[in-house]
Amino acid sequence: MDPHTTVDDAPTGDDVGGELPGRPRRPALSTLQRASAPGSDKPPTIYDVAKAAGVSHQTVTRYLRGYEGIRPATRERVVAALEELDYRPNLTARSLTTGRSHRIGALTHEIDKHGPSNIAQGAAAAARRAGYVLDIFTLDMSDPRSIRDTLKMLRQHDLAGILALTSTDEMTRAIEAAKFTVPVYLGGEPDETPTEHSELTGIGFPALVDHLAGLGHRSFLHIAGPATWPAARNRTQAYEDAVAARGLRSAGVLPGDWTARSGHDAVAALGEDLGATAIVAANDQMALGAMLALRRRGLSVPGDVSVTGVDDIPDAAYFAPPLTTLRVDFAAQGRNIVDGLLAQIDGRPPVRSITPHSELVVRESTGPVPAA
Amino acid sequence: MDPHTTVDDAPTGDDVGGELPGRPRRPALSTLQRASAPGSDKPPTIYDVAKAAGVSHQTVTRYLRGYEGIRPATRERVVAALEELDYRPNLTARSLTTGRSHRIGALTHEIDKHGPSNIAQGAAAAARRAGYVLDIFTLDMSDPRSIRDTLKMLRQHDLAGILALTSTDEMTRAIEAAKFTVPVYLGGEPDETPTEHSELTGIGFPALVDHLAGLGHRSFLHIAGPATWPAARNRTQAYEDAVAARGLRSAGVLPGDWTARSGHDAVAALGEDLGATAIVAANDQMALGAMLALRRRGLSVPGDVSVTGVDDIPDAAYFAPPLTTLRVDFAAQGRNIVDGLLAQIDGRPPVRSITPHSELVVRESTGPVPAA
DNA sequence: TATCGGATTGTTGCCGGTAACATGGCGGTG
DNA sequence: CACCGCCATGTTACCGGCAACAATCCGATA
Repeated sequence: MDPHTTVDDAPTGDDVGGELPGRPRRPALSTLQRASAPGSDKPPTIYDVAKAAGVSHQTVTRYLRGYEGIRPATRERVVAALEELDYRPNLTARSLTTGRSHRIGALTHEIDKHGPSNIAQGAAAAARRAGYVLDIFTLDMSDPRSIRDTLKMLRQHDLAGILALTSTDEMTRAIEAAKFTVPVYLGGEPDETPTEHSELTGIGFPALVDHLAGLGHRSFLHIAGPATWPAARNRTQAYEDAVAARGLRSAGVLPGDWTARSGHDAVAALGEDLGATAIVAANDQMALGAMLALRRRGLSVPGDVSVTGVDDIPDAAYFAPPLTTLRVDFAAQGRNIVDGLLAQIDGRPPVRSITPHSELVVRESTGPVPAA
Repeated sequence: MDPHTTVDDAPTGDDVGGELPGRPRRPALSTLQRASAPGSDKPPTIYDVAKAAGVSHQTVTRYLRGYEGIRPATRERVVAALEELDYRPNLTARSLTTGRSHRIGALTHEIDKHGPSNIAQGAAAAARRAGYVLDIFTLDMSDPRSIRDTLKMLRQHDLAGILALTSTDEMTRAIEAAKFTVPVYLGGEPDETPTEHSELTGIGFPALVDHLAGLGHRSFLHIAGPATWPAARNRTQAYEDAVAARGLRSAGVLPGDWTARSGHDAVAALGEDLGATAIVAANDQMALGAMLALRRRGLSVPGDVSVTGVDDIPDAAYFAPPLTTLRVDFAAQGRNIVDGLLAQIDGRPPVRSITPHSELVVRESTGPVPAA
């Protein structure tokens, strides 16, 4: 917002007025008297609990931290006081003093899309189970300055770690440039080396191509996702590997951007002869668009051309025709990302057990190759 | 997790081991010497900045808070020091002392659905613009205990406010029961009184019904969303009002749950005679399912039956046939929710300017009533 | 029964920032 | 030229929790 200084939080900040308002300080009381009046709206602190229990605040802390060496009688009084006051630790204060936080910054863009939002869902659930909270930061990938600003802002939020729910090359670069001091974990699908393909995202493509080959298809078209997404590259690579490994023919890779529109336009732009009897789209939306484009060309699915997707979004089973696709468990991916980050935070060995169950779901959009 | 005590953070907590690890304390130095060594990995504090500028830390704070009465020469030194050290305020410490935080707790469930995730997207963007961060808390609506636990947990996170991205009756009840001390804002679509319909979600239904009536349709079926969602009730109500106001006939309201499956099953379960020539679904997914069910009955869309949705999800333009629907701007809804909450936080008058541009988008799923 | 040592518990100080209060310096006035 | 008052800045205290260190307490041993 303020191009000529890096300290953009200064006088241009949100809470900066001439008035320096602030909340009224609580009247100065000695530490001993300041216990909350019962009806006080302020949540109780360990000092309140300590006073109620007739012990020192440190004893309360010890109990809370799980320290064993507390005499049963004392412990009981503490427990009773905690319960009576319904004490909940103030995590802000705790973070300040321990230097550890329980927040994970989740970078995302296009969270409105099926994959990212389900990854977020899974990640949020996994984080919560581990006692963490996900702070969502949406990046505007179209504006490099805004990305830098957002990433800079992350630094003041004392996060336990940062993860990218979905990674694109731009995001990867921006994150590397930001040089975070906390652990960073790049999620989504990482780039894979060829040998790993068969175990990872590629797991489904062999099955998918086998399915099509079993129906007599010999020549295929692929509609790819945007090349800046590792996930898209992986899928394209897996497609090409699977086709080549079976001695079949790929008639081409059409560029797409995950949207139904791009799938439609890619097919609409093809010449008279498709050169293939089956279209393997890198996600369900593009498959949907492709099917519409085929129909508009007067071709029937699967009568003339078979079409497949990837993801198995809930709607895919109700497309016209219902879509044959590879089911991807995004929630599991989200969990995996969080697990990976937490391992890094705790200094445990990286888990890296990403096995996105990519399962073939056969529906009506694939059928026998036409008699020609 | 621990049913017999409300203080479930105690010895069962995540970071509680016998060891009481904690990070190593920084060696005890006097306040004056503890300035960060240049290569220190700890971010600079106002004390570091103050030392670098040769002023007291309070002067630095004053500058940061926008205080005017600083002599230009002093101010310059502070600015220079801030820039040199690339200082960023520690928001945790700031929150602790001010008692104000800049985090908003966003409650959600089913964030994987189009509406909720786009609302989240808009809300996150709006929050960030206002200097806030969205903490996402996903509720497992199927487990009342887990809901209570989650809501309790919110209390220790010192949030500036809490908002429900989408509201269902269960969520509303749970939130009311939690008795938060911070502002709470229920988003999604609130229940509306009949008079407001025409200005709110209802805005599109008159246009939609006009469109269908103009094509000759006189009798309609509605596929509703789950009755526990205010948004679903609003849409059903708006549908019924619009139909009744035109002297047309509603042949029935079928229950759905937002999914394509429910739309499909609702139509599949109908008797031989639909009793209507147009189906108005409460969202696009259910419309999609309905279209498939119609086709399986041997009915063509729009030849025999016209179908409409609500939302205009990106895929809707590529359904077979492309869907006539009401476009809803969920991102704007998200922004509105955040604005409403921020107004409440700041004690400003409630804005309540929810005008979800619900715009009719005519595509190919609606057509003239069949000649009979 | 006095002493010793580990087990318990209390006291003090710090995290990084902000607010209240205190102080030094300057100019203006009588 | 002394005094007053305001301006600019410094000093101290505190938010709520945690940890180092200090001070008790208790039982067991000599």
